[in-house]
Amino acid sequence: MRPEKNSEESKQRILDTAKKIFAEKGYTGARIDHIAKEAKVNKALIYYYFKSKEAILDELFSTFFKESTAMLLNFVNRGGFAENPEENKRKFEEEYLGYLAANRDVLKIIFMESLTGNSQDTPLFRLVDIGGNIPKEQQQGVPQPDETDAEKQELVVEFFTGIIPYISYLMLKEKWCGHFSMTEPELYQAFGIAMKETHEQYHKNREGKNH
Amino acid sequence: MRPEKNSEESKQRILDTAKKIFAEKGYTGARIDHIAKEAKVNKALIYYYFKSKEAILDELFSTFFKESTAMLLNFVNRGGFAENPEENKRKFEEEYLGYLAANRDVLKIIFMESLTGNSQDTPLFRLVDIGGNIPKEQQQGVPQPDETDAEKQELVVEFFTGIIPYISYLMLKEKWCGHFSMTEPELYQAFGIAMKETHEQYHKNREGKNH
Amino acid sequence: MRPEKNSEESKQRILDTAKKIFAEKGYTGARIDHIAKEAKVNKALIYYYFKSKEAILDELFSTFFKESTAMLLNFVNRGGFAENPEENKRKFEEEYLGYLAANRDVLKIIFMESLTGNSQDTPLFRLVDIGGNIPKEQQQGVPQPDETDAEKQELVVEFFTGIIPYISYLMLKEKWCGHFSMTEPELYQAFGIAMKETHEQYHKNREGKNH
Amino acid sequence: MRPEKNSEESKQRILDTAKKIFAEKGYTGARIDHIAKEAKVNKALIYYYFKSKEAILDELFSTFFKESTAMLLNFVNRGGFAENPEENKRKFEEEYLGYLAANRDVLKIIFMESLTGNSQDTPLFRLVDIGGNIPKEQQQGVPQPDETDAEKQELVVEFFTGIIPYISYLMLKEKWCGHFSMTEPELYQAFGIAMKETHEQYHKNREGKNH
DNA sequence: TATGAATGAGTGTTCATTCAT
DNA sequence: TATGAATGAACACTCATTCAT
Repeated sequence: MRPEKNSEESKQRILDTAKKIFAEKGYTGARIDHIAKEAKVNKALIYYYFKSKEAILDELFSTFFKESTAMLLNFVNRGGFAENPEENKRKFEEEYLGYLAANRDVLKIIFMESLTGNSQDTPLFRLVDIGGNIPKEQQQGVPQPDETDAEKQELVVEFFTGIIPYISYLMLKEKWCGHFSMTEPELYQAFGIAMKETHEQYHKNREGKNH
Repeated sequence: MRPEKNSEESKQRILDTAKKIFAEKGYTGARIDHIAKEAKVNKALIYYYFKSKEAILDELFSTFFKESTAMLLNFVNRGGFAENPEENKRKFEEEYLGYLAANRDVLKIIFMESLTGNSQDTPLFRLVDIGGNIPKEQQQGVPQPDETDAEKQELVVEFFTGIIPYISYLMLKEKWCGHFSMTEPELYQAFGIAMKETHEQYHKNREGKNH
Repeated sequence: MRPEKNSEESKQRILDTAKKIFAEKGYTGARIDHIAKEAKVNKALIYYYFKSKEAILDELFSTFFKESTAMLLNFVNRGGFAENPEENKRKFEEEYLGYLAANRDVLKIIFMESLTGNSQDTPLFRLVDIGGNIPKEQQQGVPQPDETDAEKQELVVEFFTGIIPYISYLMLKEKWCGHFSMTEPELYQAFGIAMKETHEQYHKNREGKNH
Repeated sequence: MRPEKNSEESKQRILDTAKKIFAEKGYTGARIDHIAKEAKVNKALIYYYFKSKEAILDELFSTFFKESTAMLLNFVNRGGFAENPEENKRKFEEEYLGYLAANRDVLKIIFMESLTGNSQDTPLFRLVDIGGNIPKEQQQGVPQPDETDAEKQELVVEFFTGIIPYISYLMLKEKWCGHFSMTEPELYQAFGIAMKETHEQYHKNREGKNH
């Protein structure tokens, strides 16, 4: 078996290239021709693997959300924050935020698609359940319809002052550094401080109150 | 006899409709036909007023930034924070944030265009100079190349934990309310609390240190 | 007003060319590019006038059926067969069969589309009501659901031994003449005799019985 | 071990499926993918057995005409109408019309292909020699160039008022019954009467004259 | 100012066909 | 015999833009 032209490899190359180009130009702005060329496959081959342009997007999204959920579930099953919460939380965040960082292109696409009226749902909100309030007790990924006001408040804080800034940071860091003459490590540090002095402050205050 | 029809009015209607549709579908996703139809003008008339699709976008942006800047300059000229800073700051924020809220469609377009690689510059960053750190001494809108680290840090905080959450709130509020069963006033209040307990906390702490 | 590039003219040219090419290649086999080229219009112009390829077909059909029906109605209103039936019938047939002959391309398309499973309905059958049994008293174009067996029998005779042979003759005459070394007038005469000795015989016998 | 699979069976399945789908959608409208799927064979296997899409059509046609001719020749060899003509004729017609009925799909394809300008020849006319005037003396399938006018007239009658109605009946019977609320046996009987009172009338009259 | 008509260059998608195994 | 992967050439349809009036 020569590793020359492999089936799954082609499909993956299409998926990877599409991810990159969707992130660069937006879903609407991305061109199948361009994806084919950059992935070094025949344009028709894309339609051999995917029903349509949108089907590529769907697969990108579903893979991302599947992995995200799996990651979280795996963590919860490993014990969650039951014991050694401090340590575990840092470990999880490291893992999860790292995963998000590695998937900034998908996040960018998700963000853009959430802004346009094209998609019915707002895929961005699906992140709330995963990254937002970490499970107290094995909560479902689906938004509880009967959440208390306090829980709603927490969702809002988590999303708008935690998730959104982080994703924005991931999406814009290169452009920021180019524009404001900073190196990526510098920005990384500055952003870390920013979060510590704003969003994390909120968590600390909450903990204080709860004790 | 007057020149037949409503000359300037047509142009404005085109601009308004384009703004709305660009915000809905994204610049790439928006169609000139669609804009013409919704603005109730002939498609060719759009090309009488604007050189190209991109020229509409440009005018939208430049108008927005001109107004933003004018607003700020006007405020500075009125005395800025020199006296009665507390009061003045609230007044300014009220005004300025109100202006942003009224222009959420343009903000949405700016945000989207800042994410795609299409535009050379990142129009979103131009907001930093206006809304971020209010002028110490009549600073230019252009990023100072020799800003100190402390200033850079402040920019980062202001942008990622102040501007970005606010704009995101403006862009997503309807979808959020639809998805999480909240009313807009509820979300407005929750978001206000969120900002108070995170971003504003940072300002309070800074003030404390500076005294 | 120069007669150069006229709106309605272009549309008509598209329609005429499409009719010709649909008849030659079949609806599926016809190519929009080909139609555009032969009609000497830009391909996009076709979509300026017609929503889709199918819309062209629809207009072709509806025009034909509208005209057919109008012709019949007009004839009925002019007195039908009330007086001087012999004479009137010949006049009508001359007119109507002439109209069909002039529209052999549409008939060909109708026939082909009636054979493929593509179209839900069978446009060919719509001819039955018009050309088949000529109105006794202002009958509706729609097939009566409660027709007697005798009427059904008549429909069958009219369609399969009257309409079908005539349409087939119209559709195949050139090919027949080329293949069997006949001139068109020769075939015309032979076909006339054929109909006289078969289909018309039936009518004569019926008349005889009814008296 | 046998050569793996059902070799000839696959080919036949392809042929049968192609016949069905060509008849349903027309040759141009039929898709190789569709045929492959419905025949439950790999698309490439079709190209193992057939040089091209058209080659399938060719095989379908040539098989049909070979069988038709064989049937006729066989009949002639068995004595033709020499003795007991009445009886023999009925037997032959029963057999032959039955064969046509069993091959209505091929007939449909032949009809459609005869209408489009795609095929050079008009396969439909090849039926004339077989089903039309039964051989006086072992005539060739090719049209005699020096046929008398009387013979030409007979061909015309036979084709346009005999073959065409019968084939049309075969092609349209389901649709007719669906549209005009008749059962197939009802239509069968009505069509039989129609032919008796038109086409067969012609033969009777001819016989009368010849005696 | 305003418009109906027209167009070149795409744009996602499909098709018959071939290749490598 | 059989197949999954791959491809060039269409294919219907769209888009921003221009022209003539």
